[in-house]
Amino acid sequence: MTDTTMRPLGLRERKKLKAMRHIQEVALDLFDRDGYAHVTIERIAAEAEVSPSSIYRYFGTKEMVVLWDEYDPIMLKAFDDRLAAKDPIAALREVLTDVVTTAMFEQDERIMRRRMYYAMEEPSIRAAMSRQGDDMALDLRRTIAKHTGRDPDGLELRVVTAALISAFMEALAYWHETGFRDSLKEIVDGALDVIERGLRVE
Amino acid sequence: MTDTTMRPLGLRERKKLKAMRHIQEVALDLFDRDGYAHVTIERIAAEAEVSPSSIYRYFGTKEMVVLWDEYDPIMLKAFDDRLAAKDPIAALREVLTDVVTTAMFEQDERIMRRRMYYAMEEPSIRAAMSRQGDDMALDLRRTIAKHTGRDPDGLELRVVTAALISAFMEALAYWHETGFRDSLKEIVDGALDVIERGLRVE
DNA sequence: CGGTCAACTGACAGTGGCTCGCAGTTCGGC
DNA sequence: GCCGAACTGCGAGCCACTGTCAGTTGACCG
Repeated sequence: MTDTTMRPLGLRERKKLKAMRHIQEVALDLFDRDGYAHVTIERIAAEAEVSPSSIYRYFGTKEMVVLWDEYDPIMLKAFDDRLAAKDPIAALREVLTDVVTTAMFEQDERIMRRRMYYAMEEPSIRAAMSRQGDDMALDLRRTIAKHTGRDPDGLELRVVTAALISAFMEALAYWHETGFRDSLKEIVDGALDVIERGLRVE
Repeated sequence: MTDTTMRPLGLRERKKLKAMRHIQEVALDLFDRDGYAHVTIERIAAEAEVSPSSIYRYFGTKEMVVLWDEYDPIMLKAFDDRLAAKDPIAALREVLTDVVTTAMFEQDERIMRRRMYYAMEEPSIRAAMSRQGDDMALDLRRTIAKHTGRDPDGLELRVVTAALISAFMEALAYWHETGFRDSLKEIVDGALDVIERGLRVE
């Protein structure tokens, strides 16, 4: 489990965060210019004036340079907070709509959309995102289990959690595919409706 | 789209299939002995008495050496056939339970389980499987759209399809995690029940 | 405020997955 | 049998990623 405490953030951590944001933006510029596959980590490092080693230490993999953001732990905490008062689905709906659509965009929506492009179009990045989704699903299951006393590894909770997350992913994909026409909040709400009410395809 | 015709299979294709099965089995042996990460393609090639180039030509990536099998096109065709008479969910349930649990095991269940182990425990392989799932979801959506006249890229069909596939994946994960104790058919049936009836976690 | 230690950074060498082009071989149809 | 197409092995090369080590910098404590 990663550290989720909210202490004021020392100079070291602030520098690191600033560097990561800078590297990500530089990388996106290069990707837009030359295509994801044609840009090497070495080149990103040179352009961002850090060493390649640092990029790997910060992000771990090339895909995570695109996928990384600061919201996952925030979302999980927001979910945990709401679970005390609400049932899991209502809580997750709130987090996914309200929290995500506000927190995610308060910084820079344009960067968000550019990242989304690669997350959808570049197969290796999409795969990495699925993996992130798996991790998130595990955290979610554990959190729900903690609050309701259910078995975190039981079949039912597994299926429910996976369905909710994949619905969210499909909402993102749909949002991107339709050129960000509708508001993400409405799409996510619609997607959650579909699975919540059960499947009817007649 | 790949070729799904069922013509008798020439000598060339039979040789290739036999080689692929052989390489996969040799690779699984080496993985079991030394661990997935510690076995190089070069070593698999030497052990299986083919060139590394051939392995890449056959499987494309190292992960696909584990994931590859001959059933995906069969499943899709079985699904397409059933869709004429049944509604999509019933058809998919039949394919996933009957067809999969019989066709998948008629060849060699032990190999199936060994592959499952790596598909679940090795993160890179799990990621590749998610990607396969995405492809399958696209095919499924197109097939359903063809039979029902729905929009293959609409939000609702996207969510339904993704939920069904992720339920199947979770069933596989659960099956593996519980040591293959229960029959896969029953688990898959149970997982499909959960999403079909809609989500209730109270 | 100065010293100490832990954490971070950059440089470097190495591994191996994967690609590409080429020359030789083998199967399939006429 | 014979021709063209598909397949195979070989070799060179790219680059994502890892581990190590020496040097530096922020954090903490007296």
